[in-house]
This record gives sequence, C-alpha cells and structure tokens, in this order.
Amino acid sequence: MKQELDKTYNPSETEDNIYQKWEKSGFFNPDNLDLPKNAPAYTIILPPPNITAKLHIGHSAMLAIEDLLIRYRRLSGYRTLWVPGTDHAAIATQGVVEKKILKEQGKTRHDLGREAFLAEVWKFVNETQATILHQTKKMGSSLDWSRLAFTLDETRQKAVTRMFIDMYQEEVIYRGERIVNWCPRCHSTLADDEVEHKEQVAKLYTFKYSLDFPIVISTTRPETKLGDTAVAVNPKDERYRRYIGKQYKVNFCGQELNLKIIADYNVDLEFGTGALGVTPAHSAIDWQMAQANSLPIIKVINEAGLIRDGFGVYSGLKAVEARDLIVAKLREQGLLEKEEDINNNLSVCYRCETAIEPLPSRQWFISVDKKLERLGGKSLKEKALEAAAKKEITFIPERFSKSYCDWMENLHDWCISRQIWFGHQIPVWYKGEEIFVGQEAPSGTGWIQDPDTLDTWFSSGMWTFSTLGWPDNFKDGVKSGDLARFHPTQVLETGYEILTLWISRMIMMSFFALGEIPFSTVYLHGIILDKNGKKMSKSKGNGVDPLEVINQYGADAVRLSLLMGSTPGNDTRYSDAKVESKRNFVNKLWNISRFILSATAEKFYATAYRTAPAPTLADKWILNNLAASAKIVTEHLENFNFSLAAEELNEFTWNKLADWYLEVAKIEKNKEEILIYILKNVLILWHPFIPFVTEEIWSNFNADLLMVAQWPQDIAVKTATNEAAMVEKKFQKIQELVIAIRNARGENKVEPAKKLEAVIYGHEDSGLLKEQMEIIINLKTGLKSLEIREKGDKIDKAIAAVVGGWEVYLLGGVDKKKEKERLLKEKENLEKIISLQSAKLSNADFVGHAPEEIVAAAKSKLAAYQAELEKIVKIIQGL
RNA sequence: GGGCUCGUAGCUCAGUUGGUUAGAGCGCUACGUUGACAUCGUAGAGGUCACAGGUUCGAAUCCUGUCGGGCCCACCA
Repeated sequence: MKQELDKTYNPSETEDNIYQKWEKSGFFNPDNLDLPKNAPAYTIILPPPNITAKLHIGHSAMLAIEDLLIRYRRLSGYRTLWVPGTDHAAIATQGVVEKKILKEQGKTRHDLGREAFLAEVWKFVNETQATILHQTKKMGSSLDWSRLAFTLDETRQKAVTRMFIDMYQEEVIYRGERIVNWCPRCHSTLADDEVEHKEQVAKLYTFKYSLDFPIVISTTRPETKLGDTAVAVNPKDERYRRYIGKQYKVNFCGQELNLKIIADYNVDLEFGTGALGVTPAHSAIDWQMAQANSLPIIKVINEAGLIRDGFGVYSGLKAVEARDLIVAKLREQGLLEKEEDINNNLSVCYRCETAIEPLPSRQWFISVDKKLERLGGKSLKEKALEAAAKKEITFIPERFSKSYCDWMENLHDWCISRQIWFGHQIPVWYKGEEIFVGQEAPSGTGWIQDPDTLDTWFSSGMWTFSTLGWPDNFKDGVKSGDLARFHPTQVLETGYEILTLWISRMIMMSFFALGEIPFSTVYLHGIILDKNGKKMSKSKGNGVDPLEVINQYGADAVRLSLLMGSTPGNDTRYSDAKVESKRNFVNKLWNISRFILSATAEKFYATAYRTAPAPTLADKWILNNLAASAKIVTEHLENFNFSLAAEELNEFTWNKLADWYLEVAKIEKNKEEILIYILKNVLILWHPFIPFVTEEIWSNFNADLLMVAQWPQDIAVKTATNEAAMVEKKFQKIQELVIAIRNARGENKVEPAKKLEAVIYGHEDSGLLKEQMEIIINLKTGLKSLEIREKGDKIDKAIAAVVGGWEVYLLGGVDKKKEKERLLKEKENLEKIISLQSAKLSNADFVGHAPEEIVAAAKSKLAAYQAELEKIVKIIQGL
C-alpha cells in the first residue's frame, strides 16, 4: 500500500526498528548470506573496547568506519564477517573496581580476598558490557552477534592457556630476573608503556662516598647508593681514565661498599660530575651495565618501597626517609659538595601516579629474539619486521609503517606477568622447587598455582584468531572452520595510539600460532578532540556521550559527521554544528525520496536498478553523472578515502539530482522508471555511510532488505563516452544560461512580480532543443513569458547575458546606461583573460611540455573568450 | 636528544603520484520561498595556501631552512 512519507525524517522513531529488522534477517552472520561458494571473504575483527567504561565518541568513529567498510563489502558480494567483542583490560578494570569498593564499602581487595574481589569485578564487568553492547548497536553496527567474544571468557581462557603452554614448550616464554617497573602501591609490575613521565623539580646531590674515594658523583637518589657496586665513567673522559678498572672499598654512611670503576658510553660527560654510581638493582640502565661488567647485584629496596634488612639504621625506613638521613650524614661528614634543583622526569604509575620503583624481580617473559624452527629459524621480531618490509601488511597512512618498524627494532623481551588478580591466571604450578606448566594442577598434593595473571595484551594479541576458533580449528598446521574461512583478516582498524601496544603484539602472536599475518591492512584513525582541540577526558569533563548525540540528531548524522572531513591518522575536532549539518543532509535525502515516491505510481517500484531506462537529454545527463559518481565513490572506498567518497556522493545527490534533475522532472513527463532507478542506486551508494535512513526509505518501496542489495560498481553508462561529454556540455550551457539570467535580473533590480519577458537567441551549433531550454529556464528562473528566436532576427533591447552560443535579452527593466557600463567592464576583463591566455599559449615551453589535452583545452578556451569578446563589442556598439 | 605531524576563507577541514581560474560545510551579506525539503532555495563577499629560499615551462603539492601548534619515543644517573 502506497504511503506518503512524513515531511521530516525522524531517526529516533525508526532506528531501533530498522536495527531489529537487520538482526532478525540474520544477514550480519555471513553463513546466512546467499552467496556463491567461491565468494571472497572480508573480515574485520572489532578492536574490543575496554569494559572499564561506556563508549565515547572515539569508539563511535571506529564503529562508523568499520561498519562502512563492512557494509560496502557486503553490498559488493563478499562473505562479510565483523566479529564483536570486549576486552577485560586487566589492570585498568581491577583499578576501577578497587576504587569503587573502597568508596562504597571502604575496603581494599586484600580485605575481600581474591575470590570475593573477583566476584565484584565480574559483577561490574557484566553491567558495563551490557551498556557497551547497547551503545554499539545504536550506532547501526552490522556485527555478527552470534560470534560475540570476551577476552576473558571460557573459550578465550582455553586459547590463552594453550598459547602459554605452546610458547613455554618452545622456550619463547621463560622465567627470568629483570629490572621491572614496580608500582609499590598497586603491588604490580608495569609494562614500559604503562609508565608515565611527570616533570618535576628534584634535588641533585653531588658528593663523595667517602673521603678516601677519588671520584665525586651526583645522584637524585642517595638512598639507593647503599647498593652501589661500581662507578661508571665515559671511556672518553680524560678526567677519570686512569681510574678505570680499579677496585675500591669504601664506607658509605656506615655501609661497606665494593666499587669497581667501569667505562660505559652511556655515561654523559656533561651531566653532573660525569661519573655515575651504579646501582644494578634499582635502575634499568645500571642493570644493563651490571650485566655487561658482571657486577654483583645488591637489592636495597623491597616491594613495599622500604629499605631491606641488612642496611643498619636505614632498614625498614621508607626510601625518602632514608634519603634524608643519608644526606644529613653526608653533610655532617663534609662529603656533600653540592645540592641543586634540577628538572627531571619522574616515572609514575599511569593509574595511581605513584612513583615507580625499578626493582629486580622474577617474572615471565616472551622472548622476541629467540630463533624458532616453526618460523624458518627466524624470531618473532624478525617475522614481524619482515611482514611490514615485504608489504604483507600495509599501513594507512603509510607513515605509521615507519613508527611500527622503529619501535619493533628496539623491542626488548616482553614481560607478561602482572601481580594482579583480574585476568588470565598464569597456568604454572609450583611445589617447592618443582614447576609444572599446564591447564590443571598435576596429580598429587601441594601444588600451588602462580598467583600472577597475564598482561592484558597477551590475550588481546591473540584476538584475530582466538575469536575464530583457534586452537580447536587448527590441527597439524591445517586451519579449519572459521579460521580457514576468515583468517588472515582483511583490515584491522583502530586508533594510532595503540599501534605499538596492540598491533605489534597481534602480529607476533599470529606468526607464532599460525605462521601467518593476522591482517593485511592496518587502517589507523586519529583521535576525536573536543571543539577546542583538546583531548577528551573524564577528568576534564569535555567528553561527548554518543547516545546523547544520537538521540538528538540520529545515528546516521553522527556517523556521517565522523566520516566526512577527516583523513586517516589525523585528529579531528568534534562539533555539534557538523553533526547538525549532516542531519540536514539526511533530511534532504529523505525529502528527495519523498518527492520521487510521491511522483511515482506504485507499479514502477519494481523497476530494476541494474539497467537504466532510455533517456532524454536531461536523463542522459543525470545517468552519466550517476554512473560516473558510482565509479568514483567505489574507487575512493577501495582506497579508504571515505571523506572524498561521501563528498562525491553529496555533490551528486544534492547539487545534481536535487537541484537540477528533480526540477526538470517536475516538467518533463514519463520519468517514473528513471526516477526509481536513480533513487535505488543512490540509496545503495549511501547505505554504508547512513544505513538507517536509506534502509527506511528503501523499505517503503521494496520488499527485500537494502543491506543485501547489489553495489552499482558497474552500472551501464548507456551513452558512449564522447556522447556523454557532449551531453554534459549541453547541460552545462543550460545551467550557465539560467544562472546568467538570474544574475541579470538581480543586477537590474527587477521585481520578480513583474514576470519578466526574455528573448533568447540560439546559436546554430549549440545543439540545444528549444523545448528543453524553455522547460528548464522557465522553471529555474521564474521567467514565464519566454521567447526563443532564431539567430538573425533583430531586436533593439539591451542584452542581459551572453553564455556560450546564447544571448539573453530581457524585455523589461533594463537600464541602458548601466548595462553599457557593465558590459565595458566585462569587456575589459575578457581582454585581460585573453592576453593572459595568449601569453600562455605562445610560451613554447608550455606547448612543448604540458600534456596535449591541456594545451588543447587552453586553445579552445581562448577561442571561446575571443568569440564572446566579439559579441560583446558588437552589443556595446548597438547600445 | 631522536622521530612524526600540522599551519589553506571568520571557524572546522578537503585538496591522492606537480597541470586550466585552490574547494566544501558552517558562519556572514543580499534576495527569495504558493506542494519534495526553512532541517529549504538563489546569488555574493571572503584566500600572498605560515614565512624565506630552491627545483620546474608550471608549486598549496617536491627539496632546504626559519617560525609557530600538536603528538610519540628515549634519557635525565
């Protein structure tokens, strides 16, 4: 039953219904798509949002881009899969819940105990997860919910455990002692990238260990000097060269130290005294020096940030207290030479901002350098670098390939154990000195599981294949099921800020598990800043809630505003005004459709959208433009130029279809088939960008779903190329003429009510039909009384406009004097342009070097200008 | 210290291997709007493409340098 559409589009009334319709259809799941057996797969695994909080507008941008890619491919006949999921975000989540129970119950996690605390975390996780999934659906995301995953669900736990065991057996995972970033408050290690640097003013103390020690050193942390085992100097430093290799016994504030003088290029000659006390246990760089020089390691500070036993009066003190005491003692002994303020960067925990204490500790590591048989004798690092170098994985924009490689080359072994409770517990069991690695404890009593959990990136690093059924779908090196059909995936789309954190890990994990890349293209989007160009953050309160914006403007408008006017890898600013303008466009499209459907009888609704009906001039023009635009849009989408694709479509839809063709269609008859044809194609082309409104309009005249229609990548251009060009030229002339008439009318300040008359002289080779001229000009200018005469007839009225081969005379309200002035000015302009153009053409280099078609264009342009000039000169003489 | 990035209209941004007169949206000005759309239409104003050199017949685009914004990494003993 034919129904008139509402005057304005109301997103909030339709979006939920449309989404339900999509879900019910089952087409989010590629298994339900009606496709030939050999249809190529197109897979994107959604970067799982952290379940620490609800989604922000940045997530919306991610969803908009990925859904665009997915919908475009689905329409293009791919076996399209987009897998949803969420990330347990171990440390971050535990931190949020710890804060929550401290606030609500006044308890710490230790008060609750591991089991009760984890129950609290899971409660929180389930609530947030529901919110996130709801928000994701509101954006219109065509995710296959039947494959929903969580980085810590049962399936993923199995996969993670298996990965750990495999890596342990290949000795990629090992247990070792290392300097780690230790947060004394969180009681956990932090990865290097979880450490933040805070600028501060620190005291730099310059002193001697004892009176009989020859070298003066500087430090900001005198308390750690209790564990010094060497003094390092730069080998180039003349001042200290003679000491290198010597051993000294000193008494430093009551502590006996054995100090060796070593040479190391890491020592900066300029800083302090150019000599550095080496404390292997409490500085990463000192640890390296200690390894290189086989120095003993003395631990001074414990996990609680207190001085350990065995350091006399200092034992049990906080590090800062010990520092004061030592400084006082040095001063008392006259050893302290200088005390000055310096700027330095304090390493702090990214969560609680507690100062990091570098400590040696037994942790689990993944070796990135171990050569592996399964990788043809190459290491994970080498394979990961090779993938980028050989362009097996390409980056968009390309510059991130360099960042990735730089980072990868400097990568050290990855510490994967964390001293927190929420996460994948390490599948290692201890009984005294015995150690067992496996899913379950071995038989026998007394086995205790390692209390630590895995770094959250361990499980998210496996995301492309743990979501596709690994390890069950991988036996004896052969993939099966989803893994065979969808891995490697096509695109990994995410923010550039986790290029190193996540992407690098996924690549290494995939090589280890499957020997292949996880994805072939990495598309990186920028950050959405607030309207002042500042990062959005909870503490600043400048975040934008996607649901609120969707409620106000509709999901389509939000999507389009995030997709347009932005380029990969570059940050963009969010503004309501932009969303509003996109909402206006959505409404425009709605009204275009409303007009077409109301002007079309129901029996035409079935018109095929794959073949174009036979056209008149204006029809040919719009069809050529549709075909050309479809081609350009497709190219832009293939090249990830979403913004340009949308701009092209916008230009076609608004400026060509609505502004010109629909106006023609109001006069010319029998356009129903062609209108439906165009509308269907326009809706398909727009669907990946604005799925809701397009599907809603489509449902008014189609029984099937738009989301599985056929992309017009090769719609026939009925006219030959040269004919298309001619059509375009003719139509352009009409457009120019119309605009000229409007201008003339405006300049002559003629009241529209006067219903101007005009006489238009046709040029013999303009190739336009009088009737076509009449229709369009009449319509677009409001000139009701229009007369078109053959050239040669004389008329003594003032000329208003000259366009191409056409002269327009307005029969009323023309001031001859004014007109002459105007024409003289135009003449002057033309002469200027002509002289410029001739100069250009007479330039031998231009003709010799510029492409032929540009030279030809310049020539014809010049000819056109000259013709027009002649005409104007003639008219001026007549005035 | 190393690296990346940006500087184009009042604002937010496009501009894809250098090529006719540099674009869009918003804002602004003027005019208009009786049946697709005021979430609208028509027209207009507004740009030394940060600056200075260079390469080229030709530069917003490539090179060098300067200034200014942003980001990342490392180090800060």
